[in-house]
Amino acid sequence: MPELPEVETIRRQLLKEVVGEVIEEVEVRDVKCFEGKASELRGEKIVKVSRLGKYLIFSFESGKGMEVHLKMTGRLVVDDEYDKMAHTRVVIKFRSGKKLYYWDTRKFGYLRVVSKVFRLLNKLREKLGPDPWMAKEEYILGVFRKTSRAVKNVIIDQKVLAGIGNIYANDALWLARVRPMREAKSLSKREVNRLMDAIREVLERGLETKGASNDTYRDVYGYQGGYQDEFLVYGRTNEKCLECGEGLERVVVGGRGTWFCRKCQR
DNA sequence: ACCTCGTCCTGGTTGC
DNA sequence: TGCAACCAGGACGAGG
Repeated sequence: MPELPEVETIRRQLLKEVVGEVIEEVEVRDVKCFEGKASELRGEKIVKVSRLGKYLIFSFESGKGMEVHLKMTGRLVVDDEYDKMAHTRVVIKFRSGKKLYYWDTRKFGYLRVVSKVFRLLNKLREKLGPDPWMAKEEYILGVFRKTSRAVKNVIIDQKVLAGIGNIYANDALWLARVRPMREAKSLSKREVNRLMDAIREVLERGLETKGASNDTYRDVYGYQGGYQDEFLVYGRTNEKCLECGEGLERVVVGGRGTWFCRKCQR
């Protein structure tokens, strides 16, 4: 489940690996994972790789672009082992001989060619909220004050804040000592600020450890991240709360697994 | 406005 | 042990 730290880790590695490369050919092995005409990318030079929330955006010299969303199990990898692996869905071959592989067991993710990258960026900026570091206090307080949705559903809503998924939402709520199912409007200003600080802290920790590989996440070199070894509550049903030692509970909020400590999170 | 549920898809885990 | 049912969830759309 690549979230902000995982996608940003991939982006930073892609800057080193593919910026400046010129595409020779794109081999689409599974049409479900590729939208648009692969042949349009022939001769295109990558000049930038950016990220908005969990989306990656490749910019080409011509002004064209490519949107990538990894969804649950997508990987972008430069390791040539992936050429012969099952579930490699798209192969981007560069003139230098280097190859970038899109691998995805479940095929939820995709690559999509667009003719104008600025239009794609504008569209995404319109539908996504700010990165948690960019969000102004007044903006977040305003959102929280107005809604009775469960606080966890608010922070994973990409229109409110971009980049947070289930893992970091659970851990941030524990760090802020806020129960995931609390109505957002019931949070005090102090609690909202504590939550925002906690969100930034767990995301930064995720970046430092190059992401969470509890499931299928891998970076551009095919390596696992390290955040799964320091989950605060995510996936830790009945394990001890790191603060008080009580057993953590699992419930479902918004259709997703949700872990919390009844004693520490109020 | 917001909630739940279904959809996409596969592989690992659980349960009988 | 064998196999089927279940579960994971990002984004989106339908229906309530």
